[in-house]
Amino acid sequence: MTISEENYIKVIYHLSQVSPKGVTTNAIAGTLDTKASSVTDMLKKLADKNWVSYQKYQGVSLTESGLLKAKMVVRKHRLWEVFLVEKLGFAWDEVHDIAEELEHIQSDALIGRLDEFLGYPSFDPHGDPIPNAKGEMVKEERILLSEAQRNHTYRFIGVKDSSPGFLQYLDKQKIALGAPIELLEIEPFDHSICIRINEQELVLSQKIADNLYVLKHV
Amino acid sequence: MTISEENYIKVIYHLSQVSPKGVTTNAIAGTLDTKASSVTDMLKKLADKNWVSYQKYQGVSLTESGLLKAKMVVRKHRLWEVFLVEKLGFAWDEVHDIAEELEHIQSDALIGRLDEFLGYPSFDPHGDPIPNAKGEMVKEERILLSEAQRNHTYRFIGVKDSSPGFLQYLDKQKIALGAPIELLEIEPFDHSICIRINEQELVLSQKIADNLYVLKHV
DNA sequence: AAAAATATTTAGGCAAAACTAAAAATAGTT
DNA sequence: AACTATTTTTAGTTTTGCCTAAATATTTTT
Ligand SMILES: [Mn+2]
Ligand SMILES: [Mn+2]
Ligand SMILES: [Mn+2]
Ligand SMILES: [Mn+2]
Repeated sequence: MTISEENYIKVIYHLSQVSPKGVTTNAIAGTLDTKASSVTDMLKKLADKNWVSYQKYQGVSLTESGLLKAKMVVRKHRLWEVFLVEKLGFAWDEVHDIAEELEHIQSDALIGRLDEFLGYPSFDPHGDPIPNAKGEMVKEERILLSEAQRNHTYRFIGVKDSSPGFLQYLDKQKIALGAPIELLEIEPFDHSICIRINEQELVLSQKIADNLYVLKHV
Repeated sequence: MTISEENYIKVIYHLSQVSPKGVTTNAIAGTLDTKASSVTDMLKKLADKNWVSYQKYQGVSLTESGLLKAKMVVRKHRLWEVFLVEKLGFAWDEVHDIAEELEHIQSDALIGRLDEFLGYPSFDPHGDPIPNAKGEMVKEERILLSEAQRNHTYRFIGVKDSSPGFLQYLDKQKIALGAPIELLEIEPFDHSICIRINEQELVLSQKIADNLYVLKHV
């Protein structure tokens, strides 16, 4: 499997989480920053190798074996992110691009030993679950903070947007993974919310609340 | 710099250690397991980018900037090897191929932090020196055990051949990096030698002695 | 239902990095 | 010095992954 094929398979996996019926050519092109015609070329190759099922004009979805391949790339990506943060001391907003390269190193022995070295982590530094060697991963009951209810308390467990800009905003506001968040008020006019976190009150815009995952219950 | 360019530059660096006047096309092709015509193609590209000085039929040598590039690839290769052995518990004969891939990850921040994490090692698991960020490295006064003198004691500090087969042979004979070796006898007929190591006497063929580096003095 | 807008595919090409086969240069030998 | 053997380069292809421009299919709007 080439690096390019791995990148395509991974993107199709991520996009199919949002739209399970079929991933469109343009969506892939947008995510990978390539042209739609290049995507069409690659989809044919991936279909030939039986990693996706593809019908002209109808989008693609991963096959059984394609899904496992995708999960293995995601596994490698997230394990390397844990390594970079936990062992090398990188901040959570610095690791994505490096992991984007490291995820393509081909060695099952390496990733197995890395997993062991890190203590078999279940989540990466952004709260995303790490598949095990079989592709299995923890599934949490999570909702967006923008969908939460007034006067309930939640736990902040993940980000939808993991761009450096957003992560740095969270650092600045001292909103860290695992923190309890009490939803005090929802402003009807602009859907901004008022929360209590770290014993302090904070106002978040809808855009922010829309990118924070919290545990559904308690 | 592409992965292929990095591999070529690194091979030219290694070969020029042995033949400093100029590295031949065939030598490069042999090491990289490609055809001489492919090498000629690449040498033109490398010359265009000013990493080698190349004249038709006269072989190549690295320029100042090519030499630094080569040392940075070697630095990454050897640091990753230390990581694989010291942190992940790989044996010294298992790490070369993985490091061959890891050496191409592009991030100065990563390699700087990895170096720090490993405690700024000076040597890799095979006894080869690790260049620092400026390209400087320790130069030891070493000779081959086959060139050593009778009734002198040396310290085993490196291997010339670092193929898995040879490393596994050394493991089997319990010949480990850092061990003192006393040269007891040299057999004139076949140049085999008798040594004392780990309080035991051992006979080594010339081929073995020809691939072991020892400290020149004491 | 037809027209317009959007999405996708096809056709034709390009650059990188490899290859084979043939030509040219260099080195070794009589 | 001339011939031979070896090394190196050139010329012409192939594959992968990308591109632009044009054609075709699908979706949305009127
Ligand atoms: Mn990637
Ligand atoms: Mn992540
Ligand atoms: Mn390499
Ligand atoms: Mn080494």
